[in-house]
Amino acid sequence: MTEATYTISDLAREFGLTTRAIRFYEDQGLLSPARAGRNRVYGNRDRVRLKLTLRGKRLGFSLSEIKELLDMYDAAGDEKAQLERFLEVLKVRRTILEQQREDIEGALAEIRDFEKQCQDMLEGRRARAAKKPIEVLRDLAKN
Amino acid sequence: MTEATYTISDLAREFGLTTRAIRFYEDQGLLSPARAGRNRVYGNRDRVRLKLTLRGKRLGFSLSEIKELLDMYDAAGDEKAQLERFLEVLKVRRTILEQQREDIEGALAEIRDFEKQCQDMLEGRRARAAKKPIEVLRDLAKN
DNA sequence: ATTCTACTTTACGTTTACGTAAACTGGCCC
DNA sequence: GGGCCAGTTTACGTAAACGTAAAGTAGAAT
Repeated sequence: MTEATYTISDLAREFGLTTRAIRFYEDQGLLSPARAGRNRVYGNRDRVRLKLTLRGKRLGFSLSEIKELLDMYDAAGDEKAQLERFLEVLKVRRTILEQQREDIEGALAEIRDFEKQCQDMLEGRRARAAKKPIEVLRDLAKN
Repeated sequence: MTEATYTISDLAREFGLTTRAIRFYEDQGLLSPARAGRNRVYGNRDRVRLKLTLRGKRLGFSLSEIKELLDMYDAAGDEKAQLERFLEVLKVRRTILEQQREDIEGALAEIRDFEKQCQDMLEGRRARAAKKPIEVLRDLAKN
């Protein structure tokens, strides 16, 4: 079976990218397609690497981190060491993501507080003497 | 009681910022301290605005969004309308944060999968014929 | 032969929130 | 009158991930 090949536009369509993005990934060393004259010809290996690149992005890796990971496979070293290194990296990333989740939870809690304060002010507005904006500001900052 | 005043360094220390950051906020229209000659003199109003600015940042607002919100208070309009507008903005932000949280949850799920796959491969490694890196790559991309 | 489409390269632009350097000023201490 | 600290302005630099011209080429279709 002869290897499937793809043009840059094929991959762009398939993955919902612009060709510019794909060339950019090449500049960053993530892809290295063959050439037919001046034109890029992508094989299955390239497609897999692109797929993994996008997966890495979803996981919050930077392109340079993704490059490192991809390069780990090209350097034909001890496979076990590779997997262990890989697990390490994943763990670090997971920790970062968990931290981000906590940050967001905190922000959400704060925003809910804020919303509640605003609603309280809206409802109690007529009951109390009207406050000037600057005083509202102070209220909101008082926490 | 005469208003408390602060130097730029006072505020930098109090809020853990650099003076550069505080001047930058001024450039962006978030602060407008008085002057004593060339030097900036911050009053309580400035301090409150700075505090709100940092709070806004924690909530994920950009500086220009924060400026808009702060300016809402300066434009002495209908206070009720202001609060309602404010609630709107908060809701939008909350939606964004909830989306981000979901994205992160998704990434975490994916990463846990990934970790599991790697561990399976590590454990079953000796049991099966050794695979070449490129084949491992294919495995990982197969999802 | 001309037009069209897809592709190419080079290189500057964008966004956000500051960092950093340079060069200067003003006041206080001794 | 020298040093030092805190402050000032101007302005270029940084990071990430592309976007966006500009200008050209190869190959196919008409």
